[in-house]
Amino acid sequence: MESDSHTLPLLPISLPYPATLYHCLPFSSSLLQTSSTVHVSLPLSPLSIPPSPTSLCPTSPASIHLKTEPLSPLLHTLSPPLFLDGQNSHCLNSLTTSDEDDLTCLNWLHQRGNLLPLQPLPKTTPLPQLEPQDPIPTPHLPPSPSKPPYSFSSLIFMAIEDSPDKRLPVKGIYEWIVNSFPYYRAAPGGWRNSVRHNLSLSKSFRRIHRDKSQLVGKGSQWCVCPEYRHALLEVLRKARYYHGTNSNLLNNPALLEGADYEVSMVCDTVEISALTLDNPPLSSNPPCPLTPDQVVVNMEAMEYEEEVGEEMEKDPLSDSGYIELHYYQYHQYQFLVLPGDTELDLETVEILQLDAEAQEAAGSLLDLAGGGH
DNA sequence: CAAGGGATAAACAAAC
DNA sequence: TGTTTGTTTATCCCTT
Repeated sequence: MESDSHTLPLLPISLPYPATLYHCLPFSSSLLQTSSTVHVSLPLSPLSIPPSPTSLCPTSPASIHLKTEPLSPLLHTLSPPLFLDGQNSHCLNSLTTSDEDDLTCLNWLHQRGNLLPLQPLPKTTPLPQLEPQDPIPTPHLPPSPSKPPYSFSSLIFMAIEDSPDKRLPVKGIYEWIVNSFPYYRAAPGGWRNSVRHNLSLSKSFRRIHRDKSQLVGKGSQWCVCPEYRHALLEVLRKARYYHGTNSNLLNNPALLEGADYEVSMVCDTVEISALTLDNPPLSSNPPCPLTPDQVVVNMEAMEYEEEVGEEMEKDPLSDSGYIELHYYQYHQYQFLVLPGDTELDLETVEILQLDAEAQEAAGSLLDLAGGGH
């Protein structure tokens, strides 16, 4: 999960949103779908399918197709075929399943290192509607990143959920947090203790004993207990609501479908929160993809049944080809964060189901695409 | 005001 | 032996 120093492009646009996103959530789109995010799909032709997730990095000639609904009549006309680099053309409607799988692989998010902090654009493009006499905002990194508004449980949850196997060792959790929230890079080491404390104490997380033959390094891996995934999602959702998402943009019920996604393992009987009871998940729990020698360790010393071998169910949102765009506010300006560089073909952007303010913002985007590129 | 949750610190043991 | 990991306890603060 090392950074390859890709710089996330931030397009400075004047969004009328009052919302402030402290940090761009680094985990994959499957977790949340909230009002302050715009979901995009990256339909790529087979020719353009990157050989590795890294190729979905900002330099990829991927087309961006904002995928919300319903489509605004005004913007509906702005979906020309994509010819981005003069060589690879991309058809919006030629997705295959494998394409979607590739496109939903957001591992490049982990490799950009500097994606998450509220960092300035390496190159910023002022909005056309900015007053000429107005000084172009040159946002700069605050002296020190603010503490993320997420509890340690949420951080751990995000880290684990963002891992390919939905499990991480403690060290991996540390790394994810540090890479995702630079606040912890400079923070005193006590937070690591808190992470371990949370892992041990919280019923939401479970330790997986590794196969003896696979023991490399210290410690075990940790996963999210499916019974508590809904509750964790809910907490995360609330955190995002209270800390910067207040629009009614994408209140997509698909999120709940995503919340039904259970990962990694079958847990034994545990206390089920009210939130979980609202979404009883266990009857169709996919088995844990543990190896036969791996043992699920119950923190309460209960014995767990090993469920091995079947393919892990995929997150329906992951399969949808959605990824998230985020915006945040810095001073009086807000910035849209795109998973591509500023050379992204914004002409292909379709903004759907946005409220009036969002459509205004979308118009700014399109103006920007038309005027600045 | 009390209860609960979360953050933090610390001590300790076990594993590496 | 030092570091990392995992567990437990305690305390404080904030929110409800």
